[in-house]
Amino acid sequence: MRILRAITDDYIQTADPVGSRTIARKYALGVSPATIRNEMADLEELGYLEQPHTSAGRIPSDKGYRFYVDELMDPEQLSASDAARLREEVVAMQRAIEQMVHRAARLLSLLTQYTAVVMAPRLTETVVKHIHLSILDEFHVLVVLVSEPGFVQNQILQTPRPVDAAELDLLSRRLNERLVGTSLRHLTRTLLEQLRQESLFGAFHDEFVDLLARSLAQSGTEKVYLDGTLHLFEQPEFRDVDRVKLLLGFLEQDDTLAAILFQAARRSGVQVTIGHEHEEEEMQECSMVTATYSIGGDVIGTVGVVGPTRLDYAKVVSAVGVMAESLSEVLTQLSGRR
Amino acid sequence: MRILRAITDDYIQTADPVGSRTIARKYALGVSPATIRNEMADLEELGYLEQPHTSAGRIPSDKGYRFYVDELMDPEQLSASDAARLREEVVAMQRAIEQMVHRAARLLSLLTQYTAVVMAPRLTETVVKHIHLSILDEFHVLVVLVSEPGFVQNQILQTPRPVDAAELDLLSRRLNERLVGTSLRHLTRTLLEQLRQESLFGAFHDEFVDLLARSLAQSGTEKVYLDGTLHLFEQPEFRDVDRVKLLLGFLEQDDTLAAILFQAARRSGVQVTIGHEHEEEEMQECSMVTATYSIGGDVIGTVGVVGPTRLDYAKVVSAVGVMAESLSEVLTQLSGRR
DNA sequence: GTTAGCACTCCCGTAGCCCGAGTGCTAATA
DNA sequence: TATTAGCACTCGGGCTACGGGAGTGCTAAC
Repeated sequence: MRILRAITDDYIQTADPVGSRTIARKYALGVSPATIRNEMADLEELGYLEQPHTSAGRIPSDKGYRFYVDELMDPEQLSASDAARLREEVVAMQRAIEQMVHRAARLLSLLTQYTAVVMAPRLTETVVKHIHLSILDEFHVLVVLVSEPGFVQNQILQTPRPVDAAELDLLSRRLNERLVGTSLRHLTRTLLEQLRQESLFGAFHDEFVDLLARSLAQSGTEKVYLDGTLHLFEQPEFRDVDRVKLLLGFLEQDDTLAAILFQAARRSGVQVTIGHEHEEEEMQECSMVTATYSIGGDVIGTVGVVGPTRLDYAKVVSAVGVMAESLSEVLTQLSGRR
Repeated sequence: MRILRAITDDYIQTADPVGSRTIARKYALGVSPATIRNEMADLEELGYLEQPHTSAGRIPSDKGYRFYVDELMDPEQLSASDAARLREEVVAMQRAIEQMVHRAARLLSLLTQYTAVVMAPRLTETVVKHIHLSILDEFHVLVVLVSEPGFVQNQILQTPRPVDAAELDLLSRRLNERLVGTSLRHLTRTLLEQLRQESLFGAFHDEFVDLLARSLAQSGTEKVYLDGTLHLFEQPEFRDVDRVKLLLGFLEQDDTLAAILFQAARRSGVQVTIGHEHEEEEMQECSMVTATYSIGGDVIGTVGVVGPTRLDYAKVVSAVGVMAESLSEVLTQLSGRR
């Protein structure tokens, strides 16, 4: 195990297949290269190591990395000062909440020197605070929706017939009266009921409320942000343009990436997915470290880091963990729930 | 001139230095390779062509491209159907105005097969329609600002002392009463005057309005979106990872890119900047095609395309032009000015 | 002014070669 | 029995040499 740890540590640092002599020299294990060679042969047979070719050094296999992550690595490599700095920066991000996810991604990629991935909050579960309806022209209404910790969504509705300003105003007031404390998901249902029960303004009202309800129901689509894609290029395993292209092309498909992050978010805590543990072929040369962030215990999004399987797991696991915690803290506090 | 045009066209298509025989065979100029060779030698002496090395074909120099763009190219290469499709898609983007710039970038990169760049609207000049102030917790106020064609900005203010809900409400109402038809820039001034003249609620009011004014004044920072960065990799001139890294790193610095786009926006119409015409070293292997979009004549942003100097200028110039026009049309219409 | 012919140049891809790092095995040692 | 030293063997990467091909520029003829 000490040898496996040494090999993994060294390979993570250098990206060169590591040989017995190197280990013997750099890591004071108290045994000779020959012994290490014997052990390495055993480790390979057990599936923890691989040899790119005969007479090259060994590199960890996915199984090797898995064991390293679960048992061997020293998980507290993020320095206290870095962690503190991260927390500070997250707290300082409060100026505009939508930008928080952007900034979180940027910060994470800066800190880890890998590509960062963030899934923006799913707003269907958050509590709606305020709805503002505003006329653009006679066939377009702007809907601005403010949900609990201060998220702002907006969209334009195309109305079937000219909008009456007074009616819209009245509708807006009624909506705001009722929505206090309900989730967006719940709101769309309430709206529909309202429509049936109190059809106050005739046909226009009906149609418009219906439109609004449908529009709001759709608005919960996941948004994903990438940052630090450049760091991919710094990895020797991505010296090949075609490989980067394949991976980046995959990561930039928002929906598939969202699906992956969504799946990773099913278990709480920091999650590590290594190489072929990914179902998607494009990701099988990569590892991903993710963690969920939440408001008062309700999971609302995911942050993560993507890199080669030769990832600095210790550092990244720590950084991602701290980031998710900090985000959760700030959001929870801002939302007033403690 | 016919020879220069043929060489440029061919090089744009194939990315291979083009020789006299190729021209003679593929383009029916009615002259033999030998004649073409003589002319090519002259064109090189005049600075329109370059030779990567003796016994390679010729490629256009920056000066050659410039002449091609200004005099030779056939500017109407975007098919009528493509142009129509682009217009349609822009019109269909009206659902959420902030996403328009994103989508515009995506659409442009899809259509041209190059990397697209979009600078989001500068909102300081647009007319403010509505301000909404909302309490998050006792020290945080959410400000949502809706400006003319339906742009929504929001930010969180950290107040120096606990916020009083009634005061905030009153302030909000007063603000909304006054802001009709004023630009954001004008609004910040009006606010400050208001502060001086009618200090109604004592110290809190003063401080808060001041904070709000300063915050709004800052909010006009440029936002830039990239899309289709992957297309860079498809260009043979960017087979080299280091080169891509350099360029992408440069493009992803929002502020410098914004500065370039800003500068390009100083002249109206479609603007072409070729290779060393750029001041920035990182861009000197690239060309950029930009155009401004506007609301009722007021320029509010820039769209553009970035690629190697071997750019399909005819197609890109046309696409960028149509895109800028379509955006302007839709935004102008939506804002009610005709 | 245009063209054919020809010698010359230079890049690029291929093949062959050497070197070095690393292994696995065997025999010796504690 | 575990560890170590020694040694033959392997294999990939980098270097060099080489030939082919595309293209040029020049000269002379039309």
